[in-house]
Amino acid sequence: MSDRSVTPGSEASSRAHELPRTMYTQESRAASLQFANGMLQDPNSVFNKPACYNGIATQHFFPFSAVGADYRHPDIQVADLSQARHWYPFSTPELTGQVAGLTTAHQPANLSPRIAETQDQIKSDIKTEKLEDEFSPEKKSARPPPPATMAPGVYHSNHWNPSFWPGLTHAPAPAATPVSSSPSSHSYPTTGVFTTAAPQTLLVPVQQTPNPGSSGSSSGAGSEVGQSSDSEEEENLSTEELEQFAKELKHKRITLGFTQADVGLALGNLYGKMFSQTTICRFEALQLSFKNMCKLKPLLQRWLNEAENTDNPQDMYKIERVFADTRKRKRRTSLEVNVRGALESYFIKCPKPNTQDITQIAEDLRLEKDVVRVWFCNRRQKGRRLALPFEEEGAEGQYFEPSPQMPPCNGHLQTQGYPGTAPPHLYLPAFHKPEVFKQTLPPGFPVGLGHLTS
DNA sequence: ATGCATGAGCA
DNA sequence: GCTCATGCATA
Repeated sequence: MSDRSVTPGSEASSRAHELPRTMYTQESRAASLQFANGMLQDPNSVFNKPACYNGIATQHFFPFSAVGADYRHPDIQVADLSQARHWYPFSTPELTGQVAGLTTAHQPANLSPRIAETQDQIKSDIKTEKLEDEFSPEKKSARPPPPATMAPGVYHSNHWNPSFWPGLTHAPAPAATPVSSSPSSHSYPTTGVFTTAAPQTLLVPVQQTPNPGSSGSSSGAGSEVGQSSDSEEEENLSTEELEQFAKELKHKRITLGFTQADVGLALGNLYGKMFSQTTICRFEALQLSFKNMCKLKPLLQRWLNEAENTDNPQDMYKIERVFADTRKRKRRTSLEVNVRGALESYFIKCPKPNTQDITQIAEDLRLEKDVVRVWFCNRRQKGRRLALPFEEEGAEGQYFEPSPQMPPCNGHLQTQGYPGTAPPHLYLPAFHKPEVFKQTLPPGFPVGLGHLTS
């Protein structure tokens, strides 16, 4: 059971990112730091200030790079299941409380080192209560532009561009998308606390106050992200617009010296809903669903406006050190190279295995069923995401030809017979780029798919 | 930057 | 049980 998965540290690092190393390290490195108990991602990302970015490595989406590069040395496998099991559904209340209290004001040192380093401003980093209104629940509610959520219009699927994420024919979200549940889906009880109720001390240089809520400078651009009116882009976002905006965002962000994490945090400060470096990263890389892109764009647009117009960019990143909820999550499973290859193989045969299939696969690969299930879920999601909306890169075309159309799962994974259940419709949509298959089986892929292999 | 995980919402 | 949005953890 354990021999198949390895714990984090054991993975060999043999990734080949296309992105310029410099850039890559700068952001992600910092992004990996975490607080002792908070588990907050990239809290210190601020330390890294992109010195100079001339060439905004517009990272295009290369199907294989990522996936393929993901295979790591098979030999380095350290089964460490003992740890893998250690995780708790919930965090300790006390901790949460503490964390909550740990906001900017309390640890200024860690908050904006970057500025300090590069702009000698840290000293004058005045912490004011400025955004109070932004955070105090009461006020928040009263606030005109309920930022956290997107206006229904945001999701207008009508604007869905077929050319965008080709396979994503999904969710022609009804004009009036359930905003309620939409973006804020993640307000975990614990998390929410921080974003809204936490001490709102922000590093806000007095005068600046780009406070968006208060018709800040950019407000004009689009303050009411959430509210209906907010005319703005969401309405007619086209693939091109998004693509361009993403690039613009990245470019300017970097130019202004912000990390993706900064932006994510800033959004929290500005609009009440923060995002992780991951999300910002994916946005810039256009790796989110069209709908999601549309949803986030206005927020980022606003942030960008603020960031550009503000005198002191530092203001923009008054970091509200929001601590992620402290719930323990299952330790991340790190699958062996060959195991992954096997999963890919299965995926090709059947991207949507049923419970039995999953059980079977889990047995074969000696993995937990849940791990297998999640893997498939993520794999499918990835497939959708990587629909490669923005071709051009010219790199993909050659990789794969007509994706090996997948035969119905039934025939393949089934070991003792399918329950006659509706044959899972082929998953891989036409849009699915070779990416999926290219890296299917690593070179020395040993795994014996045995019976599952037709 | 991305793999694995979580959780809300839905069918 | 899936999709979707999102993020922690890690390469």
